[in-house]
Amino acid sequence: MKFKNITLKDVAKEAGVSVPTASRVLNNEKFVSDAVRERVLDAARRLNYTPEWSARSLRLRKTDVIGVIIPNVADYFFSSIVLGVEKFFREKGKDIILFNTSNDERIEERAIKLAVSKRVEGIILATICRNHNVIESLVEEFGIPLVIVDNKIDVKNVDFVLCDDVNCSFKLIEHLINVHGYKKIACISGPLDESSGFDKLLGYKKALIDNGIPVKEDYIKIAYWKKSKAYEATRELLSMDNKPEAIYCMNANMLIGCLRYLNEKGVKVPDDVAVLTFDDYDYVSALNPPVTALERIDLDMGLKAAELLYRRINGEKSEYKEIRISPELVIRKSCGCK
Amino acid sequence: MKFKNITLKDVAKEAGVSVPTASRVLNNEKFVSDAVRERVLDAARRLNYTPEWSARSLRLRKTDVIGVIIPNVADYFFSSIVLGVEKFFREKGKDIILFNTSNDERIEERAIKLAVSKRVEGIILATICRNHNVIESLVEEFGIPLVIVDNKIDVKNVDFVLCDDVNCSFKLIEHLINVHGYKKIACISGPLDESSGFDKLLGYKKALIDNGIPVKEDYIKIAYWKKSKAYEATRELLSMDNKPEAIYCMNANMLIGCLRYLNEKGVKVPDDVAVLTFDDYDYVSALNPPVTALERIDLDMGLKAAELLYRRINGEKSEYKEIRISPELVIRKSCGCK
DNA sequence: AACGTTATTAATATCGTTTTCTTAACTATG
DNA sequence: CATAGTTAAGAAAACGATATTAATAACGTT
Repeated sequence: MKFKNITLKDVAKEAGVSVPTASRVLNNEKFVSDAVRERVLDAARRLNYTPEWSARSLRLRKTDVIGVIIPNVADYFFSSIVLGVEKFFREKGKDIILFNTSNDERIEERAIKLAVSKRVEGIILATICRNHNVIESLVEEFGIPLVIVDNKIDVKNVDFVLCDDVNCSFKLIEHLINVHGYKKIACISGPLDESSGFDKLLGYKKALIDNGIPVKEDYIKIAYWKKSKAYEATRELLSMDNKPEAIYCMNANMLIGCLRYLNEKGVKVPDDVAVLTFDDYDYVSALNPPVTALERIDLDMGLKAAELLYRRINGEKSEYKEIRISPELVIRKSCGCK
Repeated sequence: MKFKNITLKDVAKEAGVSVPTASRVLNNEKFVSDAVRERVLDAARRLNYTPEWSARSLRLRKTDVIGVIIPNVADYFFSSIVLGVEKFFREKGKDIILFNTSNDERIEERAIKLAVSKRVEGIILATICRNHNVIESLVEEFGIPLVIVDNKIDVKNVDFVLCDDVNCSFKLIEHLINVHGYKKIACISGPLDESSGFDKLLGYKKALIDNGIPVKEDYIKIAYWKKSKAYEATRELLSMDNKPEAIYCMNANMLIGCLRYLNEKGVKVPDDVAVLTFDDYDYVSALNPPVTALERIDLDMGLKAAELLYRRINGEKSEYKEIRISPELVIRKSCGCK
C-alpha cells in the first residue's frame, strides 16, 4: 500500500544528474543547461515527485506556516477572519494552523507558546488575554511577527487591526437619538476589560452625553458576549419600571439572546422596543423585522491582518500600525425606520 | 533580537552528556540513570529548549499534522466541524492545518494533493467533488487515512460520518402531514449530485408518497444551498396559483434567503405559510417565529470524524465504517405548532 | 580471577533537502 | 595563444533530531 517516497535522489538518478543539480532545477535557479533542466523536470514529473517539506524546512529554517489563534472557530466573527487569512496565505503558498482557545486565557497562552515552538513564521491572534507578559516576552525573544485583531492591548512591537468601536457605537446611538428621538436607550455590553467592549461602551456614553442625555447605569448590562446572559439582561431591562425604548446589543450573539426573550414574551420590535446590533451577519437581515446594524468587517479584518503580517514576515521594518476599520450604518426596520 | 535557537546539542553540552542521551531523556526512554536524567532536564529547562519539529519529522517520518478540508470556514456548519476536530486533536498533540475550498472542485482537488504532499497524517474532508478519481488514487497510493463528512461518495477504503438525511427529511415532512394536515408542501433543495441534497429530497418524497400525497415537481426548487437562489425560489413558490402551505428549507442558508423574501413581502409565518429548516443554529431559535428544525449535529460530526481518523492513524484495520447521525426534531412555532 | 550479563553512555549513520566549495569546460579578450 | 571570466555540474557539508550499533562500567557467578 504505502510505497517508498520518491526523493530528490531518485529524481536525480532518473535524470542522470547529481542531487544538487536536481535541487537547482526544481528551485528555478540559474546555471543549469536547458537540456538538464528538461531532463530533471521530466524525471520529476514521471516519478511524481513531491518534496519532503520537513527536510526543506530544516535546511531553510523556514516553515511556510502561519499560526491563527482565536477564541472560537464556530463563532461567525472569528471564522470569517480565518477565512480571510486562509485565502490570503494559501495564495502565497503558506499553510495556516489553527488554535482554538475556547475563551480560556491559559489555553491561549499555551497556544501562543506552542505556535512559537512550532516555528510558525507569524501569528494572527484574537486575544482575550489580560496578562500580556507572555505575549510581550515571546515577541521580544523570538522576534516572530504578530498581528492582533479585534482587541487593543498594551503590547509593543505588534500590529493591530481593530474596529473603530467608539465611533461606530456613537453612530448607532446617535441614529436612535437624532432620527427617532429616543432618550431611554439601554445597552447589552461586552466585558469592559476588553477594548472591544470598553470602547463600544465609551461610544454609547459619548453619544448620550453629547446629546444632553444623562447616562443611566441601570441601562447598562454586561453580558460578556454571551447569549444566555443577554437573555437574562433583556429580562431585567424589560422588568424595570422605567423600561428602555431601545436596546443596543454590542454583538450578534447577544442579539440572539435578546431576541429570544423578546419573541418568547411577544414583545414587538420596534413598536414596544427598538433593537440594534453591532455586527451584521447574514441572518440579521433575515430576522423579522430585519435588524439595524453596522456593515460586516470581519472578512476585511482577516484580509488586512494577513496583509500586514505578510509584509512583516518579508522583513518590513516600518512603524507598528494600528488600523481601524470604520463600517457604515446599515439601517433596517428594527430601529423604527421605514 | 532573534537569538540562535537552542538545540539538543546545546542541552547535551550543558548537561555534560552526549546528544543521543539527551534525546533519550527528553523522549522518556529507559536506560538512563536518574542523575543524568535530572541533569538533562535541568539543562533543557535552563536553556529554554524547544525541539526543532522539522528535524524530528524528518527523522521520524511523521508530522503530527492533520489536514481539514472544507468548502467554507465561515459557514456555521463547517466551522463547527472544525471546532470539534481541533479540540480532539489538540489534546492528542496534533496540529490541524486548514484548507478552504470555496466550493470549488478544482481547489478541493488541489487541497487534497497539497495536504498529501505535506505529509499530513490524516485528512478530514467535506467534499463537493464529483470527480472521485483524485481521492481514490491518493488513498490507494499513499495510504493516508481519510474520513469524509457530510457527503457520501463512491470511494473505497474511507470512513464516512454522515447525517441520516433520508429519515430526517422524512421526519420533518411527516410532522407537517400528520400533525398539521398539510398536503401542499414545497421544498427548497440542495443540489442532487451531492448525497446530502439527494437523500434529503428522497426523504421528502418518501414522506409524501407514504402518506398518499402525489409529488408535485413544481414544488421542488433546487437552490444549491445558496441564500440568493432560495430567495428567488421562494418568490416563485409564492407566485404560483396553487401556493404551498409549507416550505421546507434543506439548510440554514436557504432558510435565510427564504425568510428574507417572506419578511420583505410581509408574508406571515406560519399563518400564511409554514416554514421548516433542516439545520438548527443559534439564531434559528431567535427568529420570529422560532423555526422548527432538527437538532444540531455538526459538533458531534466533527468529533466523531476526528475519533475515527485518530484510530486509523494509530493503525486500526477494521472494516471501513459509515456512521449515520440521526438528530431528533426540535419543534418550534414556524410549523404552526403551539 | 575470568567471564558473561546487564545497565548506561557514546559514536555514528540517517532522514531529504539546500548551500557552500570545487572543478571542468567553455567564451571572450587582448 | 595565453589568460581571465563565466557557466555548468558534482562532492561534501550542514540543518537538528533519533535509531542503530558499539563501547564501557558495574556486577554477579563459577
